[in-house]
Amino acid sequence: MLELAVLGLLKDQPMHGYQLSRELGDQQGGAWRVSYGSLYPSLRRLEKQGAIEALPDPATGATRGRKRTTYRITEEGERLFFELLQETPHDNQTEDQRFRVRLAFFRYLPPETRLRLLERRRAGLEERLATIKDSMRTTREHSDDYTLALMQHGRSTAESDIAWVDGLIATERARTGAPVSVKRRGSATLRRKEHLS
Amino acid sequence: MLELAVLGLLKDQPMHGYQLSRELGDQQGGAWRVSYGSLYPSLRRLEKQGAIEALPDPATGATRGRKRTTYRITEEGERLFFELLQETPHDNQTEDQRFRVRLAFFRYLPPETRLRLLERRRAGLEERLATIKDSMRTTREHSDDYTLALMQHGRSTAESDIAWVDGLIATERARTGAPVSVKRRGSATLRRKEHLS
DNA sequence: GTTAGCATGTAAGGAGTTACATGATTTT
DNA sequence: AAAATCATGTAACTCCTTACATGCTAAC
Repeated sequence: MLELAVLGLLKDQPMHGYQLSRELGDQQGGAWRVSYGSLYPSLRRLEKQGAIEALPDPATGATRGRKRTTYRITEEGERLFFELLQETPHDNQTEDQRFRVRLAFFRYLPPETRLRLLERRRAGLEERLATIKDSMRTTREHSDDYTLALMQHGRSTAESDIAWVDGLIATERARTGAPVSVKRRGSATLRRKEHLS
Repeated sequence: MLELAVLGLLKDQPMHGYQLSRELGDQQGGAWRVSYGSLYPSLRRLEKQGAIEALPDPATGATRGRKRTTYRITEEGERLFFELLQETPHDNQTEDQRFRVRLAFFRYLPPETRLRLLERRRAGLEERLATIKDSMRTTREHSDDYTLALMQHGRSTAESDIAWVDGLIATERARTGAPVSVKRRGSATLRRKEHLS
């Protein structure tokens, strides 16, 4: 998941580790603040695989400045990116997180693939909802207030998530037929610098 | 987290591994279907620590029936349970899941502790919401539709979660003063058997 | 000149997963 | 008697975290 995020962010523009960590935190609304102990080894692995490469420092000309290493994505990295973006692991545990990361890079996918992923997500949520409803049926009478609250909240969350995904699907369908254009007006980092100046 | 769940379920009644797995799935509305490769080693560890012990098989009298091993919680296990239930790891990654597991065993905690945990949860959600809002402010102009949708959904989810927790806090406050009584009218497993008969 | 933030990294370990393997019991 | 489900377990692995360690640079 981290590798997908790194590749997706580098696809947008070259960055160094620290910056990747901040962008990722922003993108996921602080829901996933990755640790450096995870990020830097990941960058090493990706570099060894040839998915990313160190960018020469514009000042010194060396690829490994004494201070920081800026990476850019390679052709192989692009290939890997699309592979990871479409992979199907129905890991109940991290499914929500994974979907969020995927969605953040949806603009790189063709509309049909987007729709496929959205429908798959919808199905997963629907299944969860069914399980909850089933749980509520069989457990109704012998639960305490907290377990009950837990289930009701799980149910309404699942329902609202489904409604949200339905909205995304509808928007996507409306776009299909007409040529696709996802708004994209510049990069986060540059804008931020503009802000500061 | 798994150990907390196991101890909490066994506190209610003795069970074997397979049964624990199903109860846990039910309790968490299918959001966490634990794998056996994780559950059985966990039971072993807990037994070695003296937190649980194998129950003699009513048929054979042996603690290790050829078919299944039923465990019960020990005094040490009870101690461990309360320790795990109150521990504070602000692991952004699994925080939601952890809170759900905690809430499922709230009936075992005194009202003041419940309130403390609820307020802590509220603070965590509030912080997340603040991060998202901040992200939306600084990123507004240069995001694509999907990133925007992601943030808006994250925001409304956080807000509705906070409202939910507020409801739980209010209920808890209303209960305080008057003697606490959490409804609890029997066990899931027994009820299920009654159903079948 | 010292505090705060930038920037990178390593070592150890936690908490789970998948895939595999086995056999008993119940249902069709 | 075949298929489904109950029941337990191991080995290898994934993916991430915490804690620690280091040094540079900017701001006060």
